[in-house]
Formats: sequence, C-alpha cells, structure tokens
Amino acid sequence: MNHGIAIGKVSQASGVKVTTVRFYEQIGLLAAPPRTDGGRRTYDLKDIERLTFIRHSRELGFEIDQIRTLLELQDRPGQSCADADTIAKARLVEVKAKIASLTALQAELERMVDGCSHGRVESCRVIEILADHGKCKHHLHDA
Amino acid sequence: MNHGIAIGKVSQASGVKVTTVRFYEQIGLLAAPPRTDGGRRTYDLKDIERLTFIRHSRELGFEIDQIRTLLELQDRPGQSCADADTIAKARLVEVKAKIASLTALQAELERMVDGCSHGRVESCRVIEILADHGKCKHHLHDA
DNA sequence: GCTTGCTCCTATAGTCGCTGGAGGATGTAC
DNA sequence: GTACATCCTCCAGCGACTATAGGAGCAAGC
Repeated sequence: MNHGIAIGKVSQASGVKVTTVRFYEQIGLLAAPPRTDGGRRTYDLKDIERLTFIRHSRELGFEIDQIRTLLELQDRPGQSCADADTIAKARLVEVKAKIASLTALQAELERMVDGCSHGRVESCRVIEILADHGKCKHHLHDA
Repeated sequence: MNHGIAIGKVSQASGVKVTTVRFYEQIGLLAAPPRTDGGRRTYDLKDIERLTFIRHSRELGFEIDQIRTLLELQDRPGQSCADADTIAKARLVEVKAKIASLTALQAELERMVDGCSHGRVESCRVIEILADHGKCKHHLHDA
C-alpha cells in the first residue's frame, strides 16, 4: 500500500475530471506524479491545490497558456505580479465586450421571438430577420 | 466565359470566408453548385442569400444543426413556424444565462484587478483568488 | 503568344480543450 | 478467492472552422 492520493480522489477534491487530470499532465500543465508499483499515479495535497487553481482559472475563462503563465508566477512568489495583473485585465476587457455583444444579441432574439405571430413560415419574424441582415439594428460581433 | 458568381465574390457579398463556403458545402449545409469547364464553382444570388442567412444565424450563436433546421423551414414557407420559434426561444434562454454568468465573472475579475497592489506575487490578489476558491463569492458556471 | 499574378482547386492536418471508448491491469472488500 | 471499482494506455472524435502544400485556371498587359 503506497501513501499517495489516487487520481480519483484528486479529481473529486479539485473538481477536475479524471480524464482531464491526465490530459493536463499530457500537455505539461501538471507535472507527472510518481507511480505505485502497479503503475498508478499518486498525488499529494499540492497537486490538489494546483488543480483547483487551474479549474478556477478555467471557470474564469482563462486560456491554458495564460494559466501556464499564472502558475509559473505562483511558483515564484518574489516576482512582480504585473504579468498576472495584465492577464486579468485583458480578460476583463474581453468579458466586458462579450457581455455587450450578448446583450445586443438578447435584444435581437427578443425582437424575433416577440414578433413571431406563430403562423406560417412565410410571415415568420424569426426567419425574416435571419434572412435579411438589413432588419438587424445591432452590429454583432462573435457571440 | 461562364455566367455565374465565383466563390470569391460570393464570399465577399455574404461575409463568409471562401474556405468556410467550401466547408459548408462539404457538410451539406450549402448545395454543391455547378462548375465551370475548368472545375470552378459557380454560384447565383440565391446562394449569397443563403450564406448571409447562415452567417447571421452563426453570429446569433445558433449551432450548425439548428441552422440546418431553420434553412429547411425557410425552404417550405407554408409550414408552421413553431419550430423556428422554439429554436430562437431556446437560444434566448442560453444567452440570458450566459450574460448572468459573465456578469458574475466580471465582478470577480474586477475584484481581482482592483485588489492587486502591483507588488510581489506573494501578496497578489489575482493569484490569491485563483488559488483559493473559498475567496470566490460567486458560483460560476461555464463562462 | 507569353508572362505575370491573382483566384481557384483538392486533400490533408491542425486548432482548442477536452471527452469517450476499447481492452486490459490493479487494488480492495468481503 | 472472487467480485467489483478503479485505474492504465492508446486512439478517435467533438464543433466549426483554419491553414498549408502543391497545383491548375484565367484575365490583362506587352
């Protein structure tokens, strides 16, 4: 019996799926852990922390490469946190833009749905708006 | 000289990239057009309309399969538009949920960025919040 | 007619961040 | 000892494109 946390426990504790933990190891986001005699991965508490960090970052919409940078920063606490700040700020700008875009989108979808008189397709506002971009007031970016 | 619109022109007119037009043909979203003697695709105005419809639908965040349904509906104008209405309503629900999620995200990112004193990583609010989910007030879903 | 240079063709592989399945080995509880 | 959960590797697939290689077509200028 080896003393180390099995991948399933780590998965449960961190909220990252087992397959995803292995995937993170594969892409070098998480160091390859030691193995049992039988070849099973054994983790420790640090790994759970790291995976929690990754999961939370992913939930905040950071890309893997950005998380890589953030993790490197975390490993070197004496360094300036300017990079972390820059990454977070850039993400904030993205999020604001996306909210604006989705709000415009919401308005257009509401217009479509409200205008639909539940009749035939030939007079359907939904189809009509999709077909004719001229009827669209808002300029939408990637939604 | 054949009379038909070249893929480049269709792309320009519809706002769909040339490679994407070919991709749509490949997945059966757009019918394969006739060709010139030299083997080049020749389109007509209907195709531009269809591609514009597709592009606009994609901008509104509809999935390819949903667009397939919407296009089929458009082709049979006598039919009830209930399906189109259902698809649009479902998308509206998704968009509203996403806006809510992103707004929570925005708040958390602002908290991170505002709290960062631009010092060392060891006292960086950004890193700290990412590391410790307990400091996160909001429960975030997919952002 | 010939060359320049743009547009177009096919086919295939890559992007991102996972997710799922096959087929088998290991560990544990009774 | 045996049933069962968990783990292993490898590889394929998702959605919606995007990019690259290596050509062929075609219009305009000289």
